[in-house]
Amino acid sequence: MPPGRPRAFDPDVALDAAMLLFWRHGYEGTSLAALTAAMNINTPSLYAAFGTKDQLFQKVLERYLQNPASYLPNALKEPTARKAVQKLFDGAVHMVAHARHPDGCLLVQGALAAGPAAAAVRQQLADTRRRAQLALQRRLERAVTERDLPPHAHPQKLARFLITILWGMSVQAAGGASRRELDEIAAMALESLPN
Amino acid sequence: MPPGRPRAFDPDVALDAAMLLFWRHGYEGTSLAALTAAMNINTPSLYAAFGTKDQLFQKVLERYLQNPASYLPNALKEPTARKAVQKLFDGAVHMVAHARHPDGCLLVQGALAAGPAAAAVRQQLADTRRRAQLALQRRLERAVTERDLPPHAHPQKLARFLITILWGMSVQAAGGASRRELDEIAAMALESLPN
DNA sequence: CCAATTCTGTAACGATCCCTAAAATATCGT
DNA sequence: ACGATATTTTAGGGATCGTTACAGAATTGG
Repeated sequence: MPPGRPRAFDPDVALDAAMLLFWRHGYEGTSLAALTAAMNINTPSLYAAFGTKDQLFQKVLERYLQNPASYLPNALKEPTARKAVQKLFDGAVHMVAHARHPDGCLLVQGALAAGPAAAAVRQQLADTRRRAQLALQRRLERAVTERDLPPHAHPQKLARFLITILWGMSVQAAGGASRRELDEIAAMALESLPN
Repeated sequence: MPPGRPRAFDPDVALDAAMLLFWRHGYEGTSLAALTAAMNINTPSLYAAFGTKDQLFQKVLERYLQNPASYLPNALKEPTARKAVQKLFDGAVHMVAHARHPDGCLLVQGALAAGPAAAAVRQQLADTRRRAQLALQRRLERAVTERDLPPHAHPQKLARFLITILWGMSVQAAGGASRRELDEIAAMALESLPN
């Protein structure tokens, strides 16, 4: 154990509490007072451990991608494009339906539109969304070269379309869509895959 | 002309300026200081003419639905379901592509996730989104009774799916999607209509 | 010209925003 | 036990938040 007074909190537990707040109320809608209350730490402890609000959000985002949003890279490992997309949407619905999770996706709810103070966070989320789309595109391109998808399939347009539906489902979830409704949307999205 | 000192500004012009700000930066991301600066009026004038920030947003929302978002009810007046949906997505893309308009749809960008202070606005936008979806659903139901859509078509699921794509396009626009990309998404959405 | 009315401009209110300085506390190695 | 180190607690700073009081300015009808 390093010298000095030991931490009275688990950084990962505190980070999870912060993630839930940012996820539910967005970056701008989450105050530091609300964060410290949910994380059960005082403001200086937060700053010592995680830095400013921006930097805390960055750490939350990294954790989000690794922990609840890992369904995306995992789904792309499926052997066929159809199974990959199926698992992708199943994973998304499963994540949102998780009782303890807020509605929607942090990449969308975090900061879709924001004021000047949150412009950096907003841009970072947009970049992350684009990376997700690109990952799906690469997987579909691979499927074409593997004769898994027909040669006339258009991976870029297809990935863009499917990811658009995914973000749209996040908006629907924010509006209170039920799991059954999200499942039916996902099923219809699957039908846009060429045979 | 009523007695008293006349207004030095046009309420509709001021409302348009407020709409652009709310649209671009969201409800929480738009401060009253930014509003008064863009509207070229002082704070007491704003409160006298439009009430509190919530009430101003409500008036902006009404104006948004009448002025740039009227493409939705207009599209539903088309004689066939296919033409209606086509005009719906064309109108959406056209609105977003308008140079002076922010990216996306105010119903999505306005307050998708928000803090406690903006909970009412958030709920109001969710309700408005749901009404839009219901309007499309009613139009598709009419198309089924008119033998315009096949009897096995499912208006509720179909409307939900198409509107999900529409909200997803708003997220894509917020991420910097080009008009061409949005057009291609719209074209793929049209293919989900049954023959 | 005057009273009544309504808007405008200046100023400021309390609350909350994000962030930090300083002192007290708890562990380390010696 | 003691200095060194790192965290906690308490307290508050400067800025901005949404909102409003108040006095001056511009119009009305008489």
